[in-house]
Amino acid sequence: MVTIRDVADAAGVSTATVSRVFNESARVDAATRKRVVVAAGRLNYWPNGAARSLTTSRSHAIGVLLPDLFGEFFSEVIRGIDQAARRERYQILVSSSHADGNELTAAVRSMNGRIDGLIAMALDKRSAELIRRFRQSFPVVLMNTGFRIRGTSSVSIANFEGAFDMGRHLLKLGHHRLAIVKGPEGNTDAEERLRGFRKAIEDAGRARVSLVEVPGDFSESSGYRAAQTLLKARSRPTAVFAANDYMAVGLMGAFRAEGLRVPDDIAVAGFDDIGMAQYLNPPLTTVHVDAYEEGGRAVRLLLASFDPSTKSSTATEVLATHLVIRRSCGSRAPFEAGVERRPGSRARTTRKEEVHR
Amino acid sequence: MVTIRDVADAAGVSTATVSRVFNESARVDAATRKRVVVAAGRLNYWPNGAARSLTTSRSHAIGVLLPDLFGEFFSEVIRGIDQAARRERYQILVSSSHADGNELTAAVRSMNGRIDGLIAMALDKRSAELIRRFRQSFPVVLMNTGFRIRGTSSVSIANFEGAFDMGRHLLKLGHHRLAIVKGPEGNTDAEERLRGFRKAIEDAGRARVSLVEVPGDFSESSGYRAAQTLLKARSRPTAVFAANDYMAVGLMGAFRAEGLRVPDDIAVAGFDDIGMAQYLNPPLTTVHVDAYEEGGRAVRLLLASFDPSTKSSTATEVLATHLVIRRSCGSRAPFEAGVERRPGSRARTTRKEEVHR
DNA sequence: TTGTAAGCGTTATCAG
DNA sequence: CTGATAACGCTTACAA
Repeated sequence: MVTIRDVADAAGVSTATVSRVFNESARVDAATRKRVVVAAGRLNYWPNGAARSLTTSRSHAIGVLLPDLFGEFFSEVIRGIDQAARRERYQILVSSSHADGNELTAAVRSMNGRIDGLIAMALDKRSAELIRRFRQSFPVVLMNTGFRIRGTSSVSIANFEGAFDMGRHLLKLGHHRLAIVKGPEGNTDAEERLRGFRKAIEDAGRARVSLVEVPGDFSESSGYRAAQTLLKARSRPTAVFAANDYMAVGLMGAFRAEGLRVPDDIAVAGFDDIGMAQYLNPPLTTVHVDAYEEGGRAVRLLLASFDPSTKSSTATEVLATHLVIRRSCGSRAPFEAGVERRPGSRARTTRKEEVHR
Repeated sequence: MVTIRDVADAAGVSTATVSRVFNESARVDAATRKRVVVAAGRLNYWPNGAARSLTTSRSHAIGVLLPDLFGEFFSEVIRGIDQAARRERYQILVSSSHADGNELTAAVRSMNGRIDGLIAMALDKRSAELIRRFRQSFPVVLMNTGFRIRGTSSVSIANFEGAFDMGRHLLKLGHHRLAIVKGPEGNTDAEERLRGFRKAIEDAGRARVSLVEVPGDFSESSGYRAAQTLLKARSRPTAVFAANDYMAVGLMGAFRAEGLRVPDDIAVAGFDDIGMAQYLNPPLTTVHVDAYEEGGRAVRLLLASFDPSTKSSTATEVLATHLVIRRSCGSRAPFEAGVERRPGSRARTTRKEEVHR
């Protein structure tokens, strides 16, 4: 391994000077700098990150705690995180799938000293206490968690509003017998979507509308199974809202396999608006979520919390969602792909800032 | 920040002893250990990773260089990498989207000292020289790169064979006018799939079969556009092979929008077998690839290269692919979802091991 | 503008 | 079984 010492020797300067050249931290004579740069280039030297973070106590890396789930939504979030982080020259250390609190603790602990802050995603309430503890070691930003922590920023999605809008939409289309395929237990996005959908129905007056709730876990196959369950019931719903697009695809696959036509025989709606949604057959009516943007925001909030001048300010951002009406629910939406987006009526991106002390 | 010193003082022992307790590196008296554990617990101490890797010159982390592309395939690969790494208590430092060689170099350099090895994915040939240079700093495993580097393990997919099988399948179904939607320029997977498909057609005797090649970039929308291009041509193909499933979805969306039925009016096939493929309408005939498994293999190869006893051995693994015949090409495949998989005829997972010296 | 040297939090060697 | 102490590679006062 070639160290700063080697470069210093080769260039005939002290290690301090080499360091200054690489950090542009102080003026260095042009000629000296040149010697250093040349020597470093020849030796193929680059500063050791671990040593650097030990002295500066800054790692220029952020940790990302992902949920067990995967698929396009999370892949988009990571992309957003990665891009935003790279722009500020930060690296990202990711860790996913934590079976329980112990694994989660282990994962975060092992990041100790390697990250300047943490983005924690889609944790359930039981993890709140753990996160609160981590917070003493470094700043944290919460993403899609149901809980908030005082002094900690968070980003999330207007799940409730999006699902509410979808409920209203389906009701407006004249559906009375509705069903929802729920997401995984303990998942906040899933719970909020359920709440929002229920609310739309309650508001419509329960007597006139029925709602069947079927379990799901955000996977296509769980959507497929949910459809089978629904078809077994004596009175089949006329519209099914899946708590995410993957399950909606599973639903549509199952209905088609049973010879039902979507939307003529049964309407299907999803949530997330994954890239494929507009190309499905039929194109999927869903709730648009900007996952990429959400990832970027999480990074920006985290970086802001590193900055001493804004350190004590905390923000709670809720990203707007909006209905995207396509053909899977049978409304007369435009036929062409790629032109159907329209702003939703209620959900607005929201930012609440609090300054402590 | 609480350090090993604090714990040592609190427990009335030396830092060496605390270190021994945390590393289980040497026998420590049960009572002493207890004192240390209690003190550490009370202070909420955990070793600093940077300091640790500085002394041990091991970071217990692996770097992952991702391509600009995204979507389910890569998200699956990462999942596979993450799981395998976590099993061995390794962390992963990811970096994606490198516009050019300079960005790539910068990304890898900044990992210096923070990773024990690197998984480099889907790089084009121009990056081969860069990687060769990195190799002097730490072991590298190549994933889905066209090139090989002596002394470096690699994992890839039987793209050629998969596409060849698909070509044969379409020909066997009686198609004479074929089209392929290609993947991004410089992408090896895309190039191999093109080669394999061409080969199947050449083998069939060029005179009888025509092949139109349309550009694409692995995105749904590029598939959509490709379909529009194809439909403008005077003699429309009877079957279109998309170099990945996302583009196949775009194709199907476009054909349906134009009032064509798949597969009755035109057959569509894909590559990758993403989770959704079997639930699409119609279910997509495609080539199955185990992305998750590929990620895991890359990790295992990398970890093997850390082990001094196997250090000098190098493996080249090619993961088998196999045709998954569903309904988008009109063959009489089973109607039910989830039961259609069958092993391909040619592609076999392959492992070539070389021991140097 | 440059060099000296202390120190960042660990681990590992060597005595005891 | 335990403790001193010298690294590890770098940054950063402080001096020159």
